[in-house]
Amino acid sequence: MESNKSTKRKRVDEKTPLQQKRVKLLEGRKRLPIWQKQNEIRSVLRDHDVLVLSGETGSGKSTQVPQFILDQPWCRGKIATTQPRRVAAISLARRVAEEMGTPLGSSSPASKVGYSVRFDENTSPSTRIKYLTEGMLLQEMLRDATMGQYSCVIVDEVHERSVNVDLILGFLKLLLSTRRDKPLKVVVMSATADVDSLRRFFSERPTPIRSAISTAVTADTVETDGNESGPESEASWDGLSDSEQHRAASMAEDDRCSEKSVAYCHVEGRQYPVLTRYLDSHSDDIMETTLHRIFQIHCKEPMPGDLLVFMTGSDKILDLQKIVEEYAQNLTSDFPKLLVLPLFAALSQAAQQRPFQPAPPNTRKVILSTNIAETSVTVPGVRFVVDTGMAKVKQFRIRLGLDSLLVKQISKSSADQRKGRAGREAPGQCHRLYTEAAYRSMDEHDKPEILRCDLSAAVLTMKARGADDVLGFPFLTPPPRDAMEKALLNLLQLGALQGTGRISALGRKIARLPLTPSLGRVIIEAARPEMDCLLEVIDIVACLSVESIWLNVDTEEVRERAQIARQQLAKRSGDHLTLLAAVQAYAAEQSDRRRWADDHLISHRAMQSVMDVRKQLTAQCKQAKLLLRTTEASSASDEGLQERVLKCFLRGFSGNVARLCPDGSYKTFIGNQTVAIHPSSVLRGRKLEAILYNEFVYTSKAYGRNVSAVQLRWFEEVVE
DNA sequence: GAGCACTGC
Repeated sequence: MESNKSTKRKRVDEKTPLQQKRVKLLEGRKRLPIWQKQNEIRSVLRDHDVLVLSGETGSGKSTQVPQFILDQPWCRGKIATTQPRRVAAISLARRVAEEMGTPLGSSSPASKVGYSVRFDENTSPSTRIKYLTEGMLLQEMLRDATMGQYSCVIVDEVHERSVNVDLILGFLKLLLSTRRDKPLKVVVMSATADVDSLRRFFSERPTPIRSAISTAVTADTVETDGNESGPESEASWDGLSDSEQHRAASMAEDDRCSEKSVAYCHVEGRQYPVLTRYLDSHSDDIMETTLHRIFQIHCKEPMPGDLLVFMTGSDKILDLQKIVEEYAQNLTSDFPKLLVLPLFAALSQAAQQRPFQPAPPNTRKVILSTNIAETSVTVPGVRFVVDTGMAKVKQFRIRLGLDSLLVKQISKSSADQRKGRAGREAPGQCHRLYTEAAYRSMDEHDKPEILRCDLSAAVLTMKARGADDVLGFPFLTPPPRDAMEKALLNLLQLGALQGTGRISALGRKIARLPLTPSLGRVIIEAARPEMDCLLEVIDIVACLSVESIWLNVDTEEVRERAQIARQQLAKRSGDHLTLLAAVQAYAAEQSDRRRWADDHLISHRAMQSVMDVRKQLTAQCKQAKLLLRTTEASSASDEGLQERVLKCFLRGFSGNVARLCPDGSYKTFIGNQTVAIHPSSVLRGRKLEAILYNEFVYTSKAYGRNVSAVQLRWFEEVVE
């Protein structure tokens, strides 16, 4: 009692716990490297429109820069800070709210700090600082392409170069010269020193775009609805040259725009020194070398200090885990124990948490990880990094129209990022399992995603936000012209563009949906009265837009169980209707959905995201007045329904149809390429008149994934 | 009879 009273008195004399906490937080902020730069940042932004700010991790730029500029006279509106990942947006907002002593998001109408990510909008009417994912900012631009509510847009982690960040940078560049009523300031933050291209990008005068962004928000009603589809030939069409003529014509007007002033500032990171080791000569057996190095470090280096090993994929990780564990059993008892922990995105949530838990006494953790540990998560306790120098990279091949996942050498900046993971808490070591010459020969940076992917979605994103002349869009790295033309033709074929190249009313509807243009087109098709299968198609599309719902099965015994469980759900027509059956059964399960998922060897996590997407799509379709029925048809085995559902998919994926040839192989209608049914399909090994597939992937050979049987006459009906 | 690096609306 007595001691309680005395502490109470003490607190009254000094500060309340809340105030004490804020003082402590402020002390922490003052120790951040960026704190010293706050006056410079404020003054530079008074005089310039754009600030390029480079700084390594730990400089505090993501949390402090918005706070530094919040009370500036030019900053009357909101400040947006974009992040590539949802977790980062949420945790940064939480941190900044704490530092400012304001409640977070919608918890109070007075809250000044909030965040916005998919499925979770947490803001208040008083929100001034908003952290949001790049995708969310682009989504907001559908309502207001001028970003009118913001005085400042901070684009963080630009060095990661997602397609979305490239689009945002392009839009911001255009807005800097077109938004005159409410001035806009832009802060571009990047970890790497490759800031020259960013500075040049914002300094150069933009090539004017046909329809200015500020007048972009055209009403959907202006255009006629329907399936306007332009010429289907491969030849060039009017839209392109038209836009280019216009571009030339509006050059003169743009001469009046002043060039934008761009400032640059660098802030040091907080990083301990990391000793780098290379191989003397190239290793032919990287698994062997990795294994050897792990034990070398473990036996020579003192505790504590965990090991983080960067590898290419889950297969190699699980292989190496087995071998390391076998060898570790032979260690004599005078060495610490080894705990091997795999880390990759496909692991269950629980398994992904294990590297974050402290190791038992006298035990060293060895985390075998994919690129997930390079940017997405930070594993504590790591002092040794082993870098194999390789990663799996997705590459879209324009000519073939397919994705391939290839093991490739990483870039210098990726290697440096991996190295940095050893010096977060103490001095560390980075063991590069390649030669120093190999390091020097690496590309400086990874190829930006916009050079590696199908551009259909990006092109539709631009057009739906008023950037009509996509070939004239200001890209930090312009994609090749043939990739752009391929995307334009694909959108034209989907009916998302008119023959002139302008976006159609249908295209605007597709652009609002959080889906690829093809999947969006399927949704629109399903809402047509004669199709009448929107709810069913939403279920299937939701599955196709998330990670696979089928769990990986690695042992023989589990594989048999999985086959029996999946046979119960399997539909003869193929994977699309099988997915529908799975979602309907999961949704009907009232008592224990997790157990149902486990019993059917279906990923519960994936099913939860399916349900989230399903809810979001249903709500959006209602809003767009697309929904026709409120209850699903009774059964997925209704043949008329099956036919209608598959016809909808044909409309969105008409390029992904192959027919059976006399030699037993399948050949695509367009391009006459051989495609095999993916072994994960319920149709594997079957011979059918024709197949439709959602994804064309190249691994050991060309596979179609998510396959259904279709009839040739349907194809003719749908594609005309 | 094969595989799925990682994000995001």
